[in-house]
Amino acid sequence: MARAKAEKPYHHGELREALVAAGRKLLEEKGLRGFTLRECARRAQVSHAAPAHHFASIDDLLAEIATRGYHDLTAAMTAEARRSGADAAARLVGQGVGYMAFAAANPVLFQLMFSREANHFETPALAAAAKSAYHLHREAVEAVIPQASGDVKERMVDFAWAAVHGFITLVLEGQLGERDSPRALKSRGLAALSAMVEAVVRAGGGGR
Amino acid sequence: MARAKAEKPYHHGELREALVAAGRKLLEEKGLRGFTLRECARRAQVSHAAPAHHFASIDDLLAEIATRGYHDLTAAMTAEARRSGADAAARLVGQGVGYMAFAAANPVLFQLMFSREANHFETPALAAAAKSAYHLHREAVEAVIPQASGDVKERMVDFAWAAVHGFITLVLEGQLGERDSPRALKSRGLAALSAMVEAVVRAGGGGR
DNA sequence: ACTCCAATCTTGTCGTTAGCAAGATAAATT
DNA sequence: AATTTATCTTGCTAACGACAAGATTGGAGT
Repeated sequence: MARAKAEKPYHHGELREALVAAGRKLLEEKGLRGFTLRECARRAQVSHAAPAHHFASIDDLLAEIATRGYHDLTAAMTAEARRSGADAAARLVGQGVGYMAFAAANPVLFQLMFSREANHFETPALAAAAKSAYHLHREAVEAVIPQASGDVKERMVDFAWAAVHGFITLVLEGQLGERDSPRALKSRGLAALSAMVEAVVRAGGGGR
Repeated sequence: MARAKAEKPYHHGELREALVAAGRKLLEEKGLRGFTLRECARRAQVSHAAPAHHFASIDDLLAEIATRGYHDLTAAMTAEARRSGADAAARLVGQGVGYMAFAAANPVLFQLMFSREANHFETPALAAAAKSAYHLHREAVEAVIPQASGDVKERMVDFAWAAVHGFITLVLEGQLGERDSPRALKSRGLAALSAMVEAVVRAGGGGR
């Protein structure tokens, strides 16, 4: 489809980007166990050893893909929160929707991002990207309960994240609502989000 | 250590069991990506092709290991719930503790059990074992809110599971409380459990 | 403009893996 | 006791990740 170069020159020119793009697609197609460096190279139209000049190992490529995944996740959360207006609780729900939507759209990537095995290599860039998403979440929770103590805030950040992450994880792994329609599943997800926000508000002393 | 046979006879005798045991150990040592059928065979003191007579493929062995994992998980949840007395809410917390403790003690196995990729083979035995653990959880939640509508019950089963599963998953993947002491981490986990139970009680109409 | 260097990509190799085939051994059944 | 059957072996193929050594090309410095 996208044939940028006419003849396929000796130097690819943007191999690093091409490998990341091919790798991300391959990841979703074949899963983490089916992911191979050589297949990425084939899809980028280069020899099997070419990737070595851009990624030290297969884990290195996976780390890069995961890092970009965190950037996209942060963007998805931000965008959805923005659409949710000014109310802190509504924004927290929105961010959760963005989180779940990203996971649903990129299930294997999401699995990779949150798999210690796949990202134990601990690239600084990866850690920074993950931290960025975490802070986004943290601030959204704290905005809902600004008057709560630091301790309560911390526990509610944990709790809110756990509820959102746990729900979408269980869905993606086929443990929850596998026979539901997408519509019904979304409804279940929103219910979980609502219960989460309500619990946060209550614990934060925001009961009416 | 455990040298049952003196001479290593041609026929192992209990190779299937030995492979499962070796595989489970290997899994925790090397992770899902480092898991190989041949290493299992080596540890069981047999040739690389011997496992084929007991497991059709590497996925087949993983499925068996995962199935047993679900049995152990169910046992851990049951045992902890039993220790928690008769109160439904306390039992739900206890079951959650059992769930988290099992996951913490068998992190890679837990990851395998809840990884679609690793268990998409859908063995009937695997599905049954997973369903059994699910029902245990479902009943514990419903016992806390016996007077709630079916719809609310369903949503709270989702929510409670998501909160527990999400919390321990994030911890195991190094996303949450990585620099905490085990003691502090356990405290955070208990706080999440408490918040979860309280939310369930409230949603179920059990507010005072 | 020319040269040289460094980056990029190639082919070729090694050790390892999963899965299959064909043969060896021992246990179970008849 | 003989035969069948299950179990385990060695030996292969295709594919993988990683490494080495050589080919090609873009760019920096003169």
